[in-house]
Amino acid sequence: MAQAIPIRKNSPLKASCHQCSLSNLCLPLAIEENELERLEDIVLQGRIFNRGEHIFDQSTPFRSCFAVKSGSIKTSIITEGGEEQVTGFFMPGELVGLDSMSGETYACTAKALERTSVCEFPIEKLEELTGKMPELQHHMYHLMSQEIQNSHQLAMLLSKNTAEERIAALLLSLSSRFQRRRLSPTNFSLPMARNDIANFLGLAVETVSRVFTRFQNQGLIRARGREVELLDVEALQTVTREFSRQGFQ
Amino acid sequence: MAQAIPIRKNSPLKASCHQCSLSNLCLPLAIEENELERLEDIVLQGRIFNRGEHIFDQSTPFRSCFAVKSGSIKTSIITEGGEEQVTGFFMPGELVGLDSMSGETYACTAKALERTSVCEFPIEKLEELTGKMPELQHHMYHLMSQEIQNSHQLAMLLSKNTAEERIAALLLSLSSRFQRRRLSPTNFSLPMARNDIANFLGLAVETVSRVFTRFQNQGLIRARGREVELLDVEALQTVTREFSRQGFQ
DNA sequence: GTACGAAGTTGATATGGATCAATTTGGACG
DNA sequence: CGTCCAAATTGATCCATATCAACTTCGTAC
Repeated sequence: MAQAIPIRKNSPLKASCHQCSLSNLCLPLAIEENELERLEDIVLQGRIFNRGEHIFDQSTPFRSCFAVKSGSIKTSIITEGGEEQVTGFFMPGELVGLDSMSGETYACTAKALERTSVCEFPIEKLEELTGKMPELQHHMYHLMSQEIQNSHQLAMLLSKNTAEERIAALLLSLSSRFQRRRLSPTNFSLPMARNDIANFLGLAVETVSRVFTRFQNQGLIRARGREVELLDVEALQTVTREFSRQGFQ
Repeated sequence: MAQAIPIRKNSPLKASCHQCSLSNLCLPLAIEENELERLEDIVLQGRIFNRGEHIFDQSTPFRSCFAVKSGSIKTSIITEGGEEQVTGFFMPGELVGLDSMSGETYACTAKALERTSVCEFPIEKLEELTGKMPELQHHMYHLMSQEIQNSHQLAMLLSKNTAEERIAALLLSLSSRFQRRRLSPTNFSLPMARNDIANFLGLAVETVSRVFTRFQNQGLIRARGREVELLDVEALQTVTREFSRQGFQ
């Protein structure tokens, strides 16, 4: 079966960050063009995960950080009681696993929300490389610090804001992240289920659903299933008024 | 006035991490004895802040991270609306400012909760040093990663746990941090006001107050003002049952 | 010691969102 | 193309905690 699909036989497995469209978002961002190959030397590029597959599992040995190349990832912690807490959503260009660099094992589980391609950075090699490349080290600090801030913003959202404010903030966060990738900031498809949104934002699914319809009735958004259109970004920003305007990721 | 207090005139201002009792908690933890002086070369030791004084202010130029030597620090974010969100409490041996390494300015304000002494690590020198010392770099990654995890734990606490569970978790967190310093884990003085606890945990002050008295009536703690005695640690741990047992900091 | 403002406690009431329950929609698969 | 199960929506009720209000305690200054 199958017509002959051109397979790049003997194609070098060596990564090509040079050609990656995300090089201005990902780790290469910090590196001079001529040093890029040092990063390419350590990265394992292009592993594919289908929807629902785990990139790594909480409590298994920590080996690598992963950059999302395409698709999207959800990270979550499972408590002893078996409860899940979604800790983040990761889009192309973003680095997953930074919260695991303090132990021998992964601190959370990372799951592909759709068919997802990732680049793997073995942590030992990455650390070795950042030791030699001050800019790359600086960028790692930057990313980790950013993640701390994001998490603080989330904590703030959870402790001080209403359901509407939380959801508006999430929509705006996604919007700006799509925009960074030069995709439409007002017309996109949510990679995650309502359930994940609810869990992430500390709400019940029913509440998320109700807020979506309320926003829709107010003409702020148009939503059918996972397809979302932001009709009034200004108004959404106003909803988050009491809250730090810049969103949380 | 004053009998002659022996002042170490001409005492070198150079720090002595060697002699610091916190060297097993602080950055020196990662370093071989014989390399310690490289850290001592860059640290500015022993700056004192009185209760209420700011170690640094949100939005001012980011220059340094600070290790708490004695006393304690509260970090908080001020939103545009002027609302405060407490993002953390820092005790001796802990490093403040890691959330600011992604920008030109401090991401939060750090305030001394009591008379507090800190060691200052100018960020440029620190980055330069971690570039040369793999163990120190690894330790920085470790600390930052830890802070991400802490923040995730806090987010979880805020989104999934009751007032009682949150407060029990905070008390146990403080307890274990006192224990690390070889102080009593059951008998200590809270460095922060009820207000700060409430803000940090996303509760109203009144709720914090009520839970304290409830815990007291149940014989779990004895509290008078800021003096706290944990009478039944087991029971407190049970209160946090549904929640990650290890606390959040 | 006394005065005064800040911090903490206690009580009464209101409410946003959880929970429970029922229904509808949607997507995967035979 | 219908079947089946998961996801999403909608409605009704309940509850933990916020809010409002009054009072007490504490710490500091005079």
